[in-house]
Amino acid sequence: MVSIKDIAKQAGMSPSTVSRVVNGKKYVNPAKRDKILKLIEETGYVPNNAARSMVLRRSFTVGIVVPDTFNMFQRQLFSIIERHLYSFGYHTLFFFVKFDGSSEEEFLNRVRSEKLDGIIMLHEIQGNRFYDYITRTKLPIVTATFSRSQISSIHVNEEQASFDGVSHLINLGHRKINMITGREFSFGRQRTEGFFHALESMGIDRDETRVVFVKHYTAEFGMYGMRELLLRNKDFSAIFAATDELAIGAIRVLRDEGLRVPEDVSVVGFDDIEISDFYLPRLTTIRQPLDEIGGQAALILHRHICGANGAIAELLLPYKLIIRESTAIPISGKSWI
Amino acid sequence: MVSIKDIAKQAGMSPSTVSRVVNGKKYVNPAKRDKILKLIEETGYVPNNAARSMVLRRSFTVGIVVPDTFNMFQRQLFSIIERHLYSFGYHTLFFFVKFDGSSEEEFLNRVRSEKLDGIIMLHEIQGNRFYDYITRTKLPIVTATFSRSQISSIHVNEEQASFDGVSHLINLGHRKINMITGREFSFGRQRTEGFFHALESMGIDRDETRVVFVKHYTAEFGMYGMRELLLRNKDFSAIFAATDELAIGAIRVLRDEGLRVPEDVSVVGFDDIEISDFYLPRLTTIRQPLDEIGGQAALILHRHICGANGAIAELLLPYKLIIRESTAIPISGKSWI
DNA sequence: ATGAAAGCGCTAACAT
DNA sequence: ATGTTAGCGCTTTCAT
Repeated sequence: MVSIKDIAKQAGMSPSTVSRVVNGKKYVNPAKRDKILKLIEETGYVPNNAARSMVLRRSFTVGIVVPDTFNMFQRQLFSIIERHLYSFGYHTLFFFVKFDGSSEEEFLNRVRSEKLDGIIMLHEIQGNRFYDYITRTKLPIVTATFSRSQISSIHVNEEQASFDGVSHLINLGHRKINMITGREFSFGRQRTEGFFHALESMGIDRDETRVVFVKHYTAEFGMYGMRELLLRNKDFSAIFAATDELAIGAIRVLRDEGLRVPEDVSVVGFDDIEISDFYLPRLTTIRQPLDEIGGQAALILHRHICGANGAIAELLLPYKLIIRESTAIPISGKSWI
Repeated sequence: MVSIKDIAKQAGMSPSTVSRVVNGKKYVNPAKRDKILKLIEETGYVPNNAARSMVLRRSFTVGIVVPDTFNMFQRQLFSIIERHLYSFGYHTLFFFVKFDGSSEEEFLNRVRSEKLDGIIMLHEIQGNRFYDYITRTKLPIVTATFSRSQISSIHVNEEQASFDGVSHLINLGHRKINMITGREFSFGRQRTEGFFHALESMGIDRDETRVVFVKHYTAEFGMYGMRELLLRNKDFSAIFAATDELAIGAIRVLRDEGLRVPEDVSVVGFDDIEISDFYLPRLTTIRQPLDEIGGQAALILHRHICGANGAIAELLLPYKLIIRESTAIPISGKSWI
């Protein structure tokens, strides 16, 4: 393995000079610079990151914390973040965590041993130990898709977005709307609130029996949720799902029961994951600005790491209601139940 | 940041002893060991990875090479591999690469500067420079979902699997079968061959006009492929798609054209990605053993890294035809064209 | 069983 | 503008 000393020796100069060239520092004689550059080219010299990390006391690595049950939206998001981070010169270490308490400790240890430059959280964690650690060490951090006080965050107004999604159903003429959602993350709770508020704005009382809470935001659990809703035997003409995956599972069950979407039941999802535009029917949903979220998360974290503009930022990004095929005017008079 | 010296000082011992304890080496007085362990616990000491990497000349990091256009199957796969690698004590660095030549150089540089312990390839790369480098440095490597001589690999028999998928259609009574596939990776070419062979085994001549090649294996390109097939104006009763995503895009177009699946056209996919069981109709497909592939890739790489059982292995894993709703007996006499 | 000492590859302060 | 030097935190001979 060729090291900086080898280059220095071959060039007849000191390692410092080579270091300066490698790091693009000033104060280097152009002729010498060229010679060194040529040597680097020839030998295929690449600086050893571990050594740099040690002396610089930073790792050029950012951790991304993802729930180990990540859904498709998160999966798309973290790939995007990875790329943006890379464009800023960072490596990305993924922390797939489940927070059943015991793994929090393990997670903390991993974070500490890595000497991370910063962290992007896509996953809300419960305990305070982690956040205490962050505060104590002043480790740069940003949260994406949710917010937390004292920490920079990038997200959409979940409740408002949800409100708009439900309003779309209401404007179509739907009044009996059920929801499939979850309690686990704050986005789930916020989307649920938006749902109720939209209904309330139409003078429709809050009816908890129209909402089913499931454990995960996946298609599988969307099926469970839909079955439960069907079991409750309440008349309804529309479903609002807290995520597209939930919506897909719900539609799956609806179809299995012989109900057509949107003819018999309208369905609105949330996130606008890749598949939503290809599903049958194409899913009406609320789009989160994926690229923007990823790009801003990386950018803001980078700023924090550089110390420039270190102010805590809360970035509220615009969402967009995407109307496709899964919603329609309810067939009045038709009661399928 | 508490270092090994701090622990040593507080314990009244030398760093060497602490190091021995941390690394579980023998020849340490149990009493001293306990004392050190307690101190580590109290101070929250965690070894600095960069320092270890430097002296050990390894990084405890494995690179996973993924095409930057990764599809859902690959996305599922690399998450799984990440977890398995972690269970062996490795970090994972993702290399999202596109191989338009120039990025090969950059990729190589990244690999070199990382001092990776090993590499798992989910992406076939063309040039030889990379493989030359691997051979020269004896960097442990395994490929997953494809094979290459002189390198351990884990994959299924793509051609045979494809043969079975098409045979399923043939057994149902289909004779006019079109295919949507791609040329970019060998799995695409192998699946195409399996398609032709199944047909040939029934005495059906190889008809290239029944096959459309698209650029990427995504739903979007499945739509393009299907439209092209429709344009060719050939009678057909079934579609074999080289990936589930392609199949989903194809079904999307079929439905948009008023064709029902499976009543008018049967469709078979490949991979069995998450969504396939929730699609409308549920997709008949060939399942790749995702967990097994991921687990074995990590395990075999780990063995190579440890130097134990360093023999090159080619692991052929079983696939499984999953018959769901997208395939049916063709409606004889009915010609929709 | 334990400690002293050297050194991994690099950067930065300091000296020139 | 360039070289010398110290040191980042750790592991590992080599002594004892």
